Amino acid sequence: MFADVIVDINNVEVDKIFEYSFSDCDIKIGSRVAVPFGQKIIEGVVIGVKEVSKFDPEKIRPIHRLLEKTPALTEETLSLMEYVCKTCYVTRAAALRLFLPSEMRKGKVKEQFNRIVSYIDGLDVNVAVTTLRKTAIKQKELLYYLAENKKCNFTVLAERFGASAVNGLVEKGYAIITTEKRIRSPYKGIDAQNKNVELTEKQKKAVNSVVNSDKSVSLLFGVTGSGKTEVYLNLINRAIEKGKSAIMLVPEISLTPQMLKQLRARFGDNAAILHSGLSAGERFDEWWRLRNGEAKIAIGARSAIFAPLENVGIIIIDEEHDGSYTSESAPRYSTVEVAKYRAEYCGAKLVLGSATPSVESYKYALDGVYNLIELPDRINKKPLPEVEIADMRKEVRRGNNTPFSSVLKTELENCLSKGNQAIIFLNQRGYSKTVICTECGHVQKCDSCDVSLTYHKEDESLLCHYCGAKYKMITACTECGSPFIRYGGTGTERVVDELKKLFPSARILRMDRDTTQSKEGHFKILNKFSAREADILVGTQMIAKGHDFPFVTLVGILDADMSLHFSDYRSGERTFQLLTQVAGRSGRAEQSGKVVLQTYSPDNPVLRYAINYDYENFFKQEISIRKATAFPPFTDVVRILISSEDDDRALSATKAIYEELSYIYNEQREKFRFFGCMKAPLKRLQNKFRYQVLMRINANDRELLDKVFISVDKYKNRTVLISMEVNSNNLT
DNA sequence: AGCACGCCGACT
DNA sequence: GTCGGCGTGCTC
Repeated sequence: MFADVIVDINNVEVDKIFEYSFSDCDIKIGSRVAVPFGQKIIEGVVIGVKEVSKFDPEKIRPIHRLLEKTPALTEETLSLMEYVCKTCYVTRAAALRLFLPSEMRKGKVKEQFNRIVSYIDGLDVNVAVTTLRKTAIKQKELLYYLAENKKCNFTVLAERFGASAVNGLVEKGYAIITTEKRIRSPYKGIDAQNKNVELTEKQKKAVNSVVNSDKSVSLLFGVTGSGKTEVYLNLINRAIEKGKSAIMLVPEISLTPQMLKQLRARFGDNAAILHSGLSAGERFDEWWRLRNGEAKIAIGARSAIFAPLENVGIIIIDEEHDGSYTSESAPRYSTVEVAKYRAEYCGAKLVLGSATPSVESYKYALDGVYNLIELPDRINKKPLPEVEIADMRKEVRRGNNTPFSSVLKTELENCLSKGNQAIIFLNQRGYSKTVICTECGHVQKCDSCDVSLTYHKEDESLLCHYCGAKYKMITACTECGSPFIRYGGTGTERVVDELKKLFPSARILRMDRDTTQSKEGHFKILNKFSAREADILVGTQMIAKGHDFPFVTLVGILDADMSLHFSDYRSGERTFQLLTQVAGRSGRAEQSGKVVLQTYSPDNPVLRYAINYDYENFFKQEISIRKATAFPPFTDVVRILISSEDDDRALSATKAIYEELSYIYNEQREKFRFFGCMKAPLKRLQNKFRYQVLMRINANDRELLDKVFISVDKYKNRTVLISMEVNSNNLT
């Protein structure tokens, strides 16, 4: 028999099918195998099995061995893999990695076993003891203990009596060690309790609408607190009762223990949780529980869309618009698009939930492609907090050069004096965004990127936020030697410093990537804040989602327009979503909340819609702009990125690609709305020079996209990297 | 990706 | 005359 194998090497030059021979009847489609490849043995996945080979029989080598008896991939996941390859323009190996827990590759984590020490049946303790040396007190104690308890975990005994005592008894044959499989189940302490909450009329209608709709995708458009979660849980329940499985996706940060608790409470061991907060072993075991059918519900962040489930009945994507659903590195798949494909493949329903749907999704819903369900009311009928705009231009004119407007200062005083809590949001970590010499104006830059370095006061370092490089903070300008240095742009660390000056007695917590590095760092900070161990929480994006803080009555948004001025067609949309979400943190319980939004462009329409929570009118404006300027969803933005450590090579490859694509452009000009070639916005990143060819073409023209990809693909080589992305979220 | 093979400049 | 750089081809 012969197998078609994809080898686990992420390189275009080996992105093809290799044939191997085998006789082991356990090797099936989807099996992971080790195969000889060149001089090495590497891992691969069987994607096809056949009787006759197409390849030169002289050269075919046998499969080295089968890695697991149960095929890791299924027909369904293999089909999904092909879909990801075709739509993201990545190698099969890169796509395959999405489907396997990373600890499974190169056998990092195996099933774990507990060592159990058991007493020998029928052994007479009193006789056995006499054969021990008088000094072996520990062994004696252990023997009596074992005689009574019969068996016990090795590590427990080793802790109590010492490992040498245990080993000593085993050597003498008075105890034996056996192994049994251990399941590392996270959140063990949480018990399942079947609390079936009675749904409101509106929630019931929403559930029925999803189930009975002739459309496979439903958009559940409901404000925060409108009870979307109950709808999700009910839908999952229905799928399970029908013997189907379910996938529930939540944004990265929303995987709080509270959320997990709720799901565990409802579904118990039937739910498996896949997320980065688990240990490698836990994740591995949770994955296998899904693969073996022991758990039928997969819960996790974006990658859980690739869960090894069969017969999926429902897929739910909560906070559908959230940025964490697109990955920062290749393959930059769109979670919603993959979910659509998967739902179609197995005839499942897909539910997208959001209070601020993405422009694309809402358009599809209005056009009737998606089934639109609205949940307009908050369950507790609380009004959304009032938003006040602070015009920072006026503040600067008045000579206020602190990060806080006078309104925000007053509101903060007010809030703190009443014993309430406040949240300050700003999307810049570190102390200052740039470090500038006051003498010569030199700005400190990263050695391997065209990026200014951010000063981090906490460890007196300069960090490149793009490549992660870390430098020591300078004491004098590296160009002219002047010791006079100015800090440009405010980050979270600096905001904390300024707050301490203004409110010396206030307890302040900071939450950003730097303070959440440690395991469960998010939860520690959020728990501390909700336990009222701090008065002010200063943070980046990540404070926008997740928790409800009943005692927060004030939210300050320091740089509301920062994200507006990115030259990106999605910046308006992202700003609207972010502001709505941050503002929603205020006034969630008894007391009504307030939001102060600081901006240099107070008349910006996006901000105006955001402060009134007016999604519909924001959408109307945004969609007409997209239409007029020919941006998605009316077109597809195609970006070909050419990068190389050698600037000349990158440039000549760019020219060649541009020329080749020009033929396509000239032939089918009616399909193009834009065609151009330029330096990438970040000319140099991680020591690579970067150029791009940008196109905007009619939406959903897969044929043209593939044609472009094929013409570009042949310019790839060892020194020049080329990637192609459609509607990427990140155009740096 | 990782390795072998082969061609050309630089140097003991 | 040899050492070693890198461009090229190949892996079932």
